[in-house]
Amino acid sequence: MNNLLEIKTRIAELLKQAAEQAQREGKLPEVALPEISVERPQKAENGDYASNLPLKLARSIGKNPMEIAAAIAGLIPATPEMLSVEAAAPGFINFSLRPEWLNRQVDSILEAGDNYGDIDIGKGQSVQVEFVSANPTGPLHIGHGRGAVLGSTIANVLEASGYNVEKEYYINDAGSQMTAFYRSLLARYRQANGIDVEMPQEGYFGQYMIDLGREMKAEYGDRFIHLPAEEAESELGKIGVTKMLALIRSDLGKLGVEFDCWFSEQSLYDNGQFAKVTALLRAAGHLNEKEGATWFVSSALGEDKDNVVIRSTGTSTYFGTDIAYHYNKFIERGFNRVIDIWGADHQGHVSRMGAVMGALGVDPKRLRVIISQLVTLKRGGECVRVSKRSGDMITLRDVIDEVGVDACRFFFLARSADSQMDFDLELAKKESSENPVYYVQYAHARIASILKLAGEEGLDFSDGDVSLLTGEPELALVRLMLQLPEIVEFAARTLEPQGLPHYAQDLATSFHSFYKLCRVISHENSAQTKARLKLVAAAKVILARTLGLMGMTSPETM
RNA sequence: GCGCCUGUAGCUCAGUGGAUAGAGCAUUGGUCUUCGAAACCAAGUGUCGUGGGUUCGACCCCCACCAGGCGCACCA
Repeated sequence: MNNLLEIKTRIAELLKQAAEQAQREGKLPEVALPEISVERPQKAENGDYASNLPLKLARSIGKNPMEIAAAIAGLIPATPEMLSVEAAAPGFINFSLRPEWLNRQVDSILEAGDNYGDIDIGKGQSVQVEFVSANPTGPLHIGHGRGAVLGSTIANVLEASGYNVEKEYYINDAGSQMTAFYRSLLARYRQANGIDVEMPQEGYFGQYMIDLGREMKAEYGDRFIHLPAEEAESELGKIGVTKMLALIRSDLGKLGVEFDCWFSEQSLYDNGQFAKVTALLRAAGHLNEKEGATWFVSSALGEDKDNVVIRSTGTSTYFGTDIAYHYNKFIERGFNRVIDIWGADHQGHVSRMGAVMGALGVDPKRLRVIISQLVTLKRGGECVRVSKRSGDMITLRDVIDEVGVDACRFFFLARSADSQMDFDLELAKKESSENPVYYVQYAHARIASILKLAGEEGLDFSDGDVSLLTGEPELALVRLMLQLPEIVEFAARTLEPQGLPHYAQDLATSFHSFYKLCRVISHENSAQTKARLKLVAAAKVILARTLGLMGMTSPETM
C-alpha cells in the first residue's frame, strides 16, 4: 500500500466487509448496502478519513446512526496503517492514520521522485485533448490563453493519470473567415504599395493587418500587385496564414503550451474524408436536401432543429466539417476519448455534436466538450478590448509580458472553466507579486536554499531516519503531501484542474508553517537534521510536481 | 421567447449531499542575534441571489422567479 488513493479504496472495502459481517451476525438487519463513500474530513480532529455509511444506512434500517456506526466500527480489524477507527456523532466513522506509517511515506516519496503523484486510472487509453484552435486570422487574445492553460493542464493531469494523451490544435484554414482574412491582407498589401483600395466590409481591421501588409511588401515587393485578385489573394493568403500560425505557435510557446499535432481543416477536403463522411451519413439517412442546401437531420436525433452541412453554394459549413473532423478523431484515428475545449461562443454547437456522435455510432460519453467562459480584460476596473475584428487590442502576448507566465497560468487555473472571469491586469500584477503565485514558488525556493546549505555543509542525509518525524508540523506536512495522488485523480476524473492551485497554496502554507516552527539544519541534533532534510526534500518533490502539472516553473532561487 | 453558464466575506474566487461554509487580496494587531520576513501567528466581517420542494441532513439535487454573461445563421 503506497499511497492514500489505495488506502481510500481499502477503507471502503473494510467498511463493506464489516457491514456485511454485522449483518451476518445479526447486529444489523439485512438491507442492501448503499455505495460506500470515503471522504476527507474538513477538520483534522475528525481524522484522516471518514465515512457517512451509518448515516446512509439509517434510512433503510431505521436505527440510530450512532448505533450503526458503533456496530460497524467495532468490526473493523486492526491494520498496519490505521491508528484508530471511531464512531463519531451524528453517525460518521472516522479513521486516523498512524504517525509511524505516515512518516515512513517520506521515503516512498523520495523513492518515487518526479513520478510521485502518478496514478493509473487511464490504463493506457488514448485521449485527445483539442484546444485553442483559434482561426489563424490574428494574434491570440486573453480568452485563447485561458483555453490554452486549461487544455495543457488537463493534458498534464491525464498524462499523470495513465492516459496516452495527444494535444491537438485544429487549424481552421478553410471557410469564410479565412476568405475575409485573405481579402483584408490583399487590401493592406495593396495599400502598403501605395494603392488606394478599401478594406472589405467583413475584414480584419486590426493594426496587425496593416503591419502584415507592410511586411509582405518589404519581403515580396510588388510581386503580387499585378496578379489577378483571386490569385494574389491565394498566394498572399498562404504566406499570411503561415506567418499567423508561427505567431500563434510562438505566443503559445511563451505560455508554456505545445501541441503534438496541428491538424488542418483543409486536409479533410484534400484527402476526401469530408466526402466520405457525407456519403456515409447520406446512406444512413441522416442527410436531406432542402432549399438547395444539404441538412443534417438532427431533429430526428432529439435536437431542436436541423442544421446545414453543405450550403447551396456547395461549400461546407463549420458544422459540416466538424462532423468529418470528429469522424476522423474517433473512427480514423481511433481515440478512446476526445476532449474538446471551446469558448463560450461555441456553446450552441455542443448539443448538436452529441447528435453527430449518435449518427456516427460512437458512444457520446467518449466525447467531452468543455466550455471555457468568457474572459473580460480590465485595467483598474476599466474594460479593455480584445476583439481582433476591429481596432486596437491587447493580445495574449501583451498580457503575458505584463503579468508573467506563471501568474497567468495560476490565475486561469484557480478559477473553474464555468465561471466567466474578470482578468484585471492591475490586480493580477499586484496579487501575483504579493501572493499566491510567488508564495508557492517561494516555498520551493526556500527548500532549494536549505538543501543547498546542507550540501555546502557536506551533510549526507540519505540514511536519515524518517521515523523521527513525529512533530505535529512535520506530520501535517506529510499528510498534505500524500494527498497529491487524490488531487490528480479528482482533476482527471472531473477534468476540472482548479484543485491544483489550491492544493499548491495549502502545501506552501504547511511548509512555511513547519519551517517557522522546526529548525531543519541543527548542529546539536544530527539525526533530526537528517530526518528533516528528507522531509524537506520530499516536500520539494511534491511542490515541483504540482507546479509542473500546472505548467509553472519551480525556481531554485527567486 | 428558448438553451447553456454564473450569482458565496468589502474585492477576486474555491467549496466531492454531511460534522462550526473556506482561501487570497484589502483592514487591524503582534513576530527577524540562528536554515530566505516574497515568511509566520492572531483578529474581524456571510439573509451562500430570492421563494418553494426532495432529504435524517442542501452552497451542492428539483421547480419557479430575479439579476448578469454567452449562444439560438446557408458565421466560426
